[in-house]
Amino acid sequence: MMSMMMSINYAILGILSTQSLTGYDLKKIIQDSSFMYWSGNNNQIYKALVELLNLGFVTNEIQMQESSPAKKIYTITAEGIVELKKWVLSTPEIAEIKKTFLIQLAWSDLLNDEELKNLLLAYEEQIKMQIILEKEKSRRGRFSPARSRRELTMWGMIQENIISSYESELSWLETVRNKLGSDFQQ
Amino acid sequence: MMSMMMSINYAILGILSTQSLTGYDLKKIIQDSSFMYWSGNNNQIYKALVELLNLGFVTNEIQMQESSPAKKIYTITAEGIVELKKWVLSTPEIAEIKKTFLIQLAWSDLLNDEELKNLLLAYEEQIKMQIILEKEKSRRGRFSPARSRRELTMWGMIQENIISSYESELSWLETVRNKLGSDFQQ
DNA sequence: GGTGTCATGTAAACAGTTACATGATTTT
DNA sequence: AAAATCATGTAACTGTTTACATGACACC
Repeated sequence: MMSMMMSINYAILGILSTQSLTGYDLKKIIQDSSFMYWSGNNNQIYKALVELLNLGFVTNEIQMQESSPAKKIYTITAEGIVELKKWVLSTPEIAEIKKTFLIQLAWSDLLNDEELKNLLLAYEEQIKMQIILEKEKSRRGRFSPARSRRELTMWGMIQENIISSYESELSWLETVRNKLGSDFQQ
Repeated sequence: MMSMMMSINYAILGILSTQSLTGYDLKKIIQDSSFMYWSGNNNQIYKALVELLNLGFVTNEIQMQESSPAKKIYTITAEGIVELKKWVLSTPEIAEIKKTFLIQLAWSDLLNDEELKNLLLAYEEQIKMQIILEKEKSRRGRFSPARSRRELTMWGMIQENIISSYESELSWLETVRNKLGSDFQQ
C-alpha cells in the first residue's frame, strides 16, 4: 500500500488511540502540545481527518446538537491501530533543528564586544523565558494519557527532553562566554 | 522601509560580506553548511538574489566566459552591510525544533518492552551517525571565515553548539533507559 | 558512453500558516 | 457591547523541496 502520510496524521491517530474526539478537540490538543509541533490550524487537521477516513484508519459518528453545528466524533479503527503501530516502530528520523540565532552569530564580526555580549544576553533571556513557558505548559497540561506506568514515565521523559534541550543551550552559552572572554580586548 | 526579508536573505548577505560570489557558489556553501539549514535549492537562492538586487543590498557583475554560461558575481553594498548588521543585532528568536521521534515515543504504549528498547536503540544509532557526519563535515569544512580571532572562536562555537545538541540528546536517552528500567517487567 | 561539475534559471508540488466565514451561546 | 468558546470548513499565501531544462567540458 505504501501510505506515506505526513507525521501529523500519526499524531492524530495517536491521540485518537487514547480516546474518540472531534476535529476541534484535536486542534486544541495539538495547539497546547509542546512536542506535537504544528500550529494546530484547521486546514491541516480537517484535511488530515478526511484522508484518514478515506483510508479507513478512522470512522466518525455525527452527533446532532440543537443550536450548534453538528459534531463529528472520530474513532480509530483496528486498521488505524495497526498503521499507527507500524509507524511507531519505523526507523526514527533525526530531529529537524533550525537555530536562526546561530546564523546571527555567524556574522557577528560586524559587532563590537559590547554588542556581542548584549546579543548573547538577549538569547539567554529568550531561552529562560521559553523554559518558564514550557514548565507552565506542562503544569497546566490537560492531555496526558497514563494507560500504564510505563506510559506515564514516557510522557514525563518527553517533557524532560524539551526542557533539557533548552538547558543544554544555556550551558553552551556559558562555554561561549568563557571561550570568548580571552578574545575580548579590554 | 520595513524590509522583512526571510532569514535566508541574511544568510546570503552574510556570506557575501566575506567575499563576492556567484549564486552557484552560494548554493554549494549553503548545502554544505550545518547551521544554514536550507537545502540550498536554486529556486530559493536565485529568487533571493533578485530581491537583494532590487533592494540595493547587492550588486552583480556579469562575467562572460567562452563555452560556459555567463557568471553573475554578486557583491554586497554598503547598504547591504547596514541591513545585515541591523538584522544581526535584532532580538534572537528561539530555535524551531521538530522531533518526530518524540511523537513516536508518545504512542509507544502500543509496543512491548523489547520493541521499545529497540526503538530507543535505533534512535541512539541515528544520533551517533549524525554526530560522525557532522564532525566529518566540519573537518572538510571549506567555507569558514576567520577575519578576526573572535570570529574564528565564534565559528568553532557554532559547530560545537550543533554537536552538543546531539550529545545532550544522547545523555537524555541514558536517563530514559534508567527511569524506564524500573517499569520494565522482567 | 554515462556521470559529475559548472552555471543559470523555471515549473510543479507539498507543507504549513494566517485569515476568513458562519452562527449560536456564554463570559467579560 | 464586545470578546471568547464551540464547531465546522475554505481561501490565500508563504516557504521549501524536488525535479526539469539547457549546454559545454572533464573524468572514468
